[in-house]
Amino acid sequence: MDTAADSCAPSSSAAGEVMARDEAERLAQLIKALGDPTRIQLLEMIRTSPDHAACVCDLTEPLGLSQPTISHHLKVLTDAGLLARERRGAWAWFSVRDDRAEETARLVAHLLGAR
Amino acid sequence: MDTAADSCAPSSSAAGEVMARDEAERLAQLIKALGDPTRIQLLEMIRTSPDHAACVCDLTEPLGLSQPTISHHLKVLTDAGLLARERRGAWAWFSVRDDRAEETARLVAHLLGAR
DNA sequence: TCGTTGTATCGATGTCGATCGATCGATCGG
DNA sequence: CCGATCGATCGATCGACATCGATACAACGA
Repeated sequence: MDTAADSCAPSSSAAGEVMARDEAERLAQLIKALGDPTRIQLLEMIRTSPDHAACVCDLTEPLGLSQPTISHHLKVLTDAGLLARERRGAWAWFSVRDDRAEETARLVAHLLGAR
Repeated sequence: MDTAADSCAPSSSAAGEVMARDEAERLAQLIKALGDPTRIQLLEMIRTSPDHAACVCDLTEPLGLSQPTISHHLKVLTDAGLLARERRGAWAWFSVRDDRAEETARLVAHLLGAR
């Protein structure tokens, strides 16, 4: 009865420690913000802008998407902490938060075991 | 009629060049493979294993998920090029492809403007 | 050859998210 | 104040995906 006390690894469990689930979920949510082609294009456009900032109206037409969709993606990136939002009159200017961007790059590099 | 020849930016379009859509989609698909808490935990467990490799049976129980689910996530990471799969007898051993991992970290860092 | 064990695939299900049109709030020019 | 423009939010829709049980496939031992 119940022959298998150990299922497959008799000597040693070869797997390392499990990262805490909530930590993994927080990291996943951050990375998920980068895992959409439209958001990648938005980041690249904002980053390569002359003054490293852009308003929604500058971003809508080149991507061929509706204004609510662009606004949605910018909100996702802002909520993830990767973009800063500043109202200048009627316009909303978005720019990359360099500190958070660099921290995110570090987190991803560590996850991948890269130095 | 139709007063606005220019919509919002009269002098200069402040946005930078648009990244090609297919390039953005390829990059998004790669990043999406990292944007799931279970896959993050799997990567971390494989990376921190004694011999930097693990088989499915070692990974199923610690995460509390079914074997088909773990197998599915490992396939996603393998299809993304981040894991290598090697059959050793009845077991399938997975390990991180360091070259692809480092390349991915570089791509993300560039996307975020980090050095 | 047969049973056992590890792994992959299939089909179904429920949830999440990308997208849009419509609408609302806010700001500026007159 | 009034009209116009920019941007955010709402509600709906549709496809993508994480998860599971069942099952098929593969490799080993007796």
